[in-house]
Amino acid sequence: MTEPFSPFFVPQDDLGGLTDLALLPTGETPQLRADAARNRTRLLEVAARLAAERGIANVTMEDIACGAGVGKGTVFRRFGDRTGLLVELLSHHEQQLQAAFLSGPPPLGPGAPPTERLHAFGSAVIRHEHAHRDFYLAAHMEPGRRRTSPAYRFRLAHVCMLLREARLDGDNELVGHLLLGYLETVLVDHLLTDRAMSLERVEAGWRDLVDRYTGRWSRCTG
Amino acid sequence: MTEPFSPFFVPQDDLGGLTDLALLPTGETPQLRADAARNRTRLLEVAARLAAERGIANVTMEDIACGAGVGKGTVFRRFGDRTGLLVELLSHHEQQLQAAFLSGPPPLGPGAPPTERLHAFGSAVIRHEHAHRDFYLAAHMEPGRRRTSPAYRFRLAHVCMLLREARLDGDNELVGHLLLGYLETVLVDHLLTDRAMSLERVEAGWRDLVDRYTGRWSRCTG
DNA sequence: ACCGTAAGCGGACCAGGGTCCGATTGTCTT
DNA sequence: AAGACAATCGGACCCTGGTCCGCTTACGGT
Repeated sequence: MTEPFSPFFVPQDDLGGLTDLALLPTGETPQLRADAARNRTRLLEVAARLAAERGIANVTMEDIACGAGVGKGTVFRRFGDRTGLLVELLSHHEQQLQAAFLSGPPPLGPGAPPTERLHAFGSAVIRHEHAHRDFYLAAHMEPGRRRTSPAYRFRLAHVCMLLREARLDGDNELVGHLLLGYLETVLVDHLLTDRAMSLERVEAGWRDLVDRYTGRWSRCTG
Repeated sequence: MTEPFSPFFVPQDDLGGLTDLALLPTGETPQLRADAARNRTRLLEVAARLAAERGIANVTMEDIACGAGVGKGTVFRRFGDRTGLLVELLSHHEQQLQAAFLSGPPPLGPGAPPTERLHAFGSAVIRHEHAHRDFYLAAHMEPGRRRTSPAYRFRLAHVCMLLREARLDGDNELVGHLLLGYLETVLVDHLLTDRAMSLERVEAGWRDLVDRYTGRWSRCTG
């Protein structure tokens, strides 16, 4: 983690049709003062270290402030609240995912047919979130904000784009939300952990879902 | 609300295949002492009243304890935590829903073909949760517990039963979770409120989803 | 009626997230 | 270099959910 803490990549165009989705915060990082920038970095470094040591659930905001040698007010000024801090901690990983979708090799990146890309998207998200599941679970505490976060919007725009490529008609925004709902960290974790399902089974469910929405199926009886 | 606070109805059999689902708390209500029962009722009444007056989000646990003339410890002893109290507050409404599915008139209740019942199920849940959405949103604060609550399990078992009636094969438990994911209060509320979709549109999405999973479609190309 | 016991009670106490505001410090202008 | 100004800092403070434990009380048995 040499330079892990840059802001999210967010799509600048609306990726087609979903115009409202484009009100994403543009560049962010509106010129922090030197000391503020230094503190920001220190705080994230300390947070990452403490999380690695004892698990993010056992790290309080005060721990982080204290470890970085600043006051608690500074932490909340910078990140808004705990969720905001966690989201920024995850941004590094999110960017890796986003890069893979945008410009990585097929079938995840461009070049493969859209259905293949959707299949790969699901597997990638499931595995990615499972690998960092304590972070994602901690960051999802407030369910209301999930769907307005840049990361969610990015995924939605991406899925909707692939859906548009793969099928002729249909309510793509609705279907996009539905698909992302299947990939929700809490759901996948529940299936894998509490219900003891295998990763393969959950991934098979995803492929089946994608197939049912991407024109490989047709109506046969009324 | 004369006698609103009885425990959830929970299915006693596993409704087929989902054996683990049957570890539902059986009868509950294990003989409270007279004073405890009285306090329990008073607490729920006070909570309901205060929630009606100022919205559940503006009612603290101490308000409730105080309004019922008991100590805070009593509240937590009885309900475990805030979520537990909210769940019991919702149990009255949940029971109405459950009764409608189990024994109400078709197409929601028995008698209609399973696909019709699934269609009706979605509309009923969407409208029901939307009508009480502040409660459901408040109760869903802790996303990890959602899927282990009796109410969720009941809905899952019901949906799985209808799926088994409607289709020959497939991973019904997975599909059940997927379907319920679409009905999630936070998602529906986001679509209706933040994304300004119409109820009809969200319901149409549900019917489409159900149709794609209940054998009215078949694979046409590999 | 009496008693032993387990259940219930209550309010002091704690922790951790989030707010506030006077003091401080970087930065820009002249 | 000095001054003005806004951004930042920090830690005391508040709120609320949740815990603890010594005291009280209902209730079944005799």
